[in-house]
Amino acid sequence: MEKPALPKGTRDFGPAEMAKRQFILTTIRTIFQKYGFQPLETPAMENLNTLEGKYGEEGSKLIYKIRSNKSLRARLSGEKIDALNSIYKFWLPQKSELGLRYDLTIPFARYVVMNRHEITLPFKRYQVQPVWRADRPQKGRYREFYQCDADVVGTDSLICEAEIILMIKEVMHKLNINKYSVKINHRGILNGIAEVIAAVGREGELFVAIDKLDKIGEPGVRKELIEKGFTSTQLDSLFALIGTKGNNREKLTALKTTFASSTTGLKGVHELTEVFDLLNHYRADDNHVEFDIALARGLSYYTGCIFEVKINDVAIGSVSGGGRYDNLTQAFGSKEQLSGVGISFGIDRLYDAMEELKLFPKETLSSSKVLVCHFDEATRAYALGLVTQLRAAGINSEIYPDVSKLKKQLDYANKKMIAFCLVVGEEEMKSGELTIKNMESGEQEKLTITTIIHKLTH
RNA sequence: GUGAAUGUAGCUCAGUUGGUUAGAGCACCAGAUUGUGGUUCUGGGGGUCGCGGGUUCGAGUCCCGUCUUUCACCCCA
Repeated sequence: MEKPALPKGTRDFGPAEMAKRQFILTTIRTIFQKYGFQPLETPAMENLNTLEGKYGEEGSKLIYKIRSNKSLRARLSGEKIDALNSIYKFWLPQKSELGLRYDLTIPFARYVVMNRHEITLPFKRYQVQPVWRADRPQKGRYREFYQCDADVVGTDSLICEAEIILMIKEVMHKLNINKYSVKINHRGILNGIAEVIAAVGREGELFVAIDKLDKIGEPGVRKELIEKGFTSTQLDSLFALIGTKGNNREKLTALKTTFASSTTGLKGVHELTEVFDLLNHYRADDNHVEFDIALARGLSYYTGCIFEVKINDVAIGSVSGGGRYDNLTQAFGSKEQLSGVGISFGIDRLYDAMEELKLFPKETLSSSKVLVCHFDEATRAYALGLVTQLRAAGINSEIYPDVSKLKKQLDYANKKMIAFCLVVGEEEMKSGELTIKNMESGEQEKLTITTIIHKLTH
């Protein structure tokens, strides 16, 4: 007998994990809906050409490809395939036509292009589904994980950016995460930097390196860029720029003069300034929001604001990221230029961080509110009617299915963190005065089912 | 994809320079208590030492391979 195992980088989620995961998911969903986003789901698999060429060179390697067995079988009999496979394993045309979803943004763009006629712009959708990456797993990095995306397409308004920040703040607040920062930057600012330090055309290398600033520090970034052939004059002006001091507003003001000759740099400054202005109009503050000149983010399709959310005191990557992309739908042949902006939460990382910081509320774990206990077949039969009444009143309840000792039933309630036990014996059955026991305090009293229901629902 | 560590009961870990029948705590099950749990006491079940090969009279311990998990790089949620 073979021992069962999970594929590398995948996990099962038992009831305890699911309770916590759903706490995160419903929190995020509720907030997305509150801001006017509507749900969308797309298939786990896409045609490979939908996925290919969208995630850069590194990303392409990480797409899970699904081999089509049909095309081979159509041509050869099973026997021949086996024979050929054993000899020419690598030569057979292993036609790969499908791939697993790598993120939720590209499938969304595909959906928008395919359904353009029935979509009213601006279109706001959210999507909560697993994605797959053929990456090597490590802490906070899995091969199958969930993303929660909210995107708006069809408007350039920076109100969207501001609302993204508001949603992030609200999600973090509802999840009891207090120590975190929403980093924000703008591709225009990054491009402006490239212009100012005379590195136009080499933005890729430059951005990848400076994105690592908080990880490897200035010396590390310098070293990497020197190796790539940047001059120390360029690097000096680069770090003078990145090292701009002050709060968000002060940094923006300082950059305005730096970018006097860079239109793209100025555009970045103006847009970020407007985002901060909008936050004020929403009567929100910019606590936790940090304009980070060195924030770059990998995905090459971003063109405007970019976001990233990090939780303090946990050694886990970012729990959320996003930004504005101006021409995503053009990759699918759309002539119309649609601008989009979105945010993605990685709930697996949120989970890991919250677990580490012990932020899950206790109630998350309990399932039923009431366990109905009994002593024999007669009381059990009578108790069934009580369960129905409890459930009809909207109280999550269950009955212990076997006739067994009360001790065992109370034990069960303890393990499932059920708050109340309704004990139904012969006496209770006759009088209709039922024993309700509070499992935390140990107190118990005798009440009728109607008063019990009243107490539990008010 | 590159480099490096790890693996002993459900969990956390002991296991002496290779030497009899591999241990502990927690968890689990049963009883003390045939209508009262989360405390206590008593007893019990559970391990092909990740898997496969090798060295040896003898391997949990040494060697090789493989898988898993983890860490760094790469990249990212």
